[in-house]
Amino acid sequence: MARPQTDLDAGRHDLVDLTIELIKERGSSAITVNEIAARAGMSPASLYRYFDSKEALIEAVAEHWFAPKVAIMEEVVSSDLPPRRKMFEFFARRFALLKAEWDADPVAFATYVEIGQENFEQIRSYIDLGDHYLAEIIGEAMGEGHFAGLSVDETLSLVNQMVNVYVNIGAMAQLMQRLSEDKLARIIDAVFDGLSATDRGAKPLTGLRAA
Amino acid sequence: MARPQTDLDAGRHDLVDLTIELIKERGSSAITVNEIAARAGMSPASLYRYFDSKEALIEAVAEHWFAPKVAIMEEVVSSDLPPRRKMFEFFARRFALLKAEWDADPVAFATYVEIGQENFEQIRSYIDLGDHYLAEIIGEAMGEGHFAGLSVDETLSLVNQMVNVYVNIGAMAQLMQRLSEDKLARIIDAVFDGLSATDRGAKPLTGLRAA
Amino acid sequence: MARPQTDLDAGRHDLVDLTIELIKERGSSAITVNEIAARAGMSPASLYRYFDSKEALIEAVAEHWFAPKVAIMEEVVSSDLPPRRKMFEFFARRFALLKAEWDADPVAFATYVEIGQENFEQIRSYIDLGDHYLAEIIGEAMGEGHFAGLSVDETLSLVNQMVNVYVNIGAMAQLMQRLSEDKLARIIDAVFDGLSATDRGAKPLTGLRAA
Amino acid sequence: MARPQTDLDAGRHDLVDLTIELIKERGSSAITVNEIAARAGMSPASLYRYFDSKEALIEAVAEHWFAPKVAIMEEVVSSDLPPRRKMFEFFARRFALLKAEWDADPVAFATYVEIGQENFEQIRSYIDLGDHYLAEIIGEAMGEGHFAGLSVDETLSLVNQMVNVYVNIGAMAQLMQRLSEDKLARIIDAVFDGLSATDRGAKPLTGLRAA
DNA sequence: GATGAATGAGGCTTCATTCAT
DNA sequence: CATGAATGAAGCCTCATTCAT
Repeated sequence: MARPQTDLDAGRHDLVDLTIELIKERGSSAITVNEIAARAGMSPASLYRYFDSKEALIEAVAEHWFAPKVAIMEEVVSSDLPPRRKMFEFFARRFALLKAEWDADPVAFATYVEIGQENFEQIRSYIDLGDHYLAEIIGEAMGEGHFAGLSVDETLSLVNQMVNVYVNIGAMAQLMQRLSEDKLARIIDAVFDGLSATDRGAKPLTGLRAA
Repeated sequence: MARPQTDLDAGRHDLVDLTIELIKERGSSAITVNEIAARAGMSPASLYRYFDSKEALIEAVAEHWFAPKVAIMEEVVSSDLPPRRKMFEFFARRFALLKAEWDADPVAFATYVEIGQENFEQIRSYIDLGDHYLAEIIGEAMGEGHFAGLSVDETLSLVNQMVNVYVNIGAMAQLMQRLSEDKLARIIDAVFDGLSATDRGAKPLTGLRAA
Repeated sequence: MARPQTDLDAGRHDLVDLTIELIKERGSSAITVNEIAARAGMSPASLYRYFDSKEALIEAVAEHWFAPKVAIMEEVVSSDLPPRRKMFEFFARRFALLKAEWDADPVAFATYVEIGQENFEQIRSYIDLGDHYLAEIIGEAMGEGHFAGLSVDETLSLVNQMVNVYVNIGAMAQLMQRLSEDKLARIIDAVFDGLSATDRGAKPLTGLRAA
Repeated sequence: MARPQTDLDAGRHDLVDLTIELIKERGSSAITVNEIAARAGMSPASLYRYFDSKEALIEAVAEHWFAPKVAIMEEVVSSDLPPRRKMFEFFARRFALLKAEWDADPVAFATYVEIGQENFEQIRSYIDLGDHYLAEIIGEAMGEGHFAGLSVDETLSLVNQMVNVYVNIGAMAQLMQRLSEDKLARIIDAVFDGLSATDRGAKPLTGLRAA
């Protein structure tokens, strides 16, 4: 509970908030250090007391933005919902949050997408964490007989692809208006009911995989 | 059918080609007008006779890049494959082309993604066209009894979402290494076998939609 | 005899000259790109058409400054003076030139020293060339029986050290007022008359090397 | 012998020490006032109570650095070695110290050279002192018949020039790897055996001075 | 006295765009 | 018509120094 550099931390926090405000107003990551500093009522030089570079500030903004999404993932995974529901919630709750943000300010959302693209490492760890958790859920589902004949990795890859649009913020930004929890539910059902290595009895010859 | 500005058109075409070359060599949109002009053997000032701005040139590049993908869509839709196969090919052939481009030059590919993001209207018409064609295919499939209880629009939206990662070049660029026609086939199978408004007999109560 | 980019070359030349003027007036390498551009009557941006960076401009200045010294070395080495005289002239003529420059403008001279220090690679090749030529002269002297018992490299090293102050512009700048061709002549004589591995007969026991 | 500003003096001393530490760690005078203050555990503003400017601090560092070299000179001069040996030691002991410093940390050494160049007056008094002592030694040597026909000043100047590379830290830094006490000994021998106004019997006509 | 925080002035560099020739 | 040359506006960043507390 030591409190080192409380000032710096506070300043950093303020700057992140201000930057977010600016993003919401101006959109696009064409935000300059001078603008941010002006908005914060300080000189550009002063800003560098809080962050070593523009990049460091932007990273902090990204971190700030991802934090609640990570929290949601953890919350869902550690719950004791049945696998199908858990997978649904795993995506649905994050989607709900992201959609709310998009509804509130599509331009700001687009800017976060841009920032994400420019700070790819930032996003990478977020993706990896998501994969890790999703693999757990898939494991649980397999324990109940789902995804017969598929490995965890294969299933992980396929699920990720089928719901990508509910995870990848870049894709989301483009399609948000057509996305809904309802549709996500259908997709998850299709995942659980339509995904397996063996084509189900009813239509063995029509499956593309039968060829 | 008069031909007033043949010269201008030819010049535009050449400039687009040269810009594409530059993209392949240098990657990223860190391409400057001066560079393009130098490569074209003309002065930067002259370039502005062909395009009003750098932006206009880049738009033309994007248009050029999308053309063959549009051609593929048209070709598949007008073929007389059965619906499931037709839908598969509808995505698979474009994917094959895009993957080939990515394999040949991931950096150039990333640049096109960037360009796409910066010229969103450009992409919009491409997406709309894809939707139009996909709706046709879905109609044919419904004629054979698929997607019971779902409207064309609902189905369109769901399919688009499930295969988004094979369509959205931004998402593709991030996941290309894990994508394959094989997995796409599984997803299309899941679409045809797992997507309907009524939960299939076996697990009526487990479906999320049953809630 | 092709004449490519005559304009650029001319511009570069002018900029080098102007920079030299500035050096003469203002001293110290605290010269800024803005200053040079202002003096040249162009914008800082324009200066970058001629040189890729400030560093490149400064390098050109250094090169310009060393050129006549290199010419002198070549001239002397290819002459057919006897070795002792040749070695003397090898240093003396360069010294005369440098001293003239120092007399004309000590501050500018000091600035060149600074520039040299900051662009060490620049100087390195100049030093290496000097060593190469000096080794030739030493070889000729050995052919006449001088430097008995010493290798070319040993002699080269010793001579370089004894006349360093007539070669190293940094050392020269500090001592210029006490340097003269007359003293250089005495040093060269001492080199030829006092330098050998065997202590000469007259004072065998007093030599430090006898211990 | 009043002691008014003991505190200030102590603080100055500490700051000098800390600055030296920093030089050893970070090399080059790219040291900022803020860094020094931080290392000293004081605010940059406080540092200005001890030194009026960054320059004043650096001057103090230079002074501190030269002190032991001065001590060596005094020690040798007041010894009762014979002149040739005394002159050798006069240069050799300082060289040994400087070489040791260079071996221990060439980067720090280079920084001192830089500092010296920037604070030339600092160096000037050191040089003058060295000249004073060397003149004494030359006087003793003359008392034993050396340097016939040359005045003390002439000889002083010549000796200084021939051994400059063992005295001038800027020159030393560039050539350190080729310097050795052995070579210095040879040079001093050449000074004592080869330096005089009258060309010695053997080669009266070959001497440059004969012309 | 001591200082934490702030900054003015300046450094180098880039590039889409224009205009006199 | 074509262009070579020029640049305004802007970008990020650094650091010795000061001043209100």
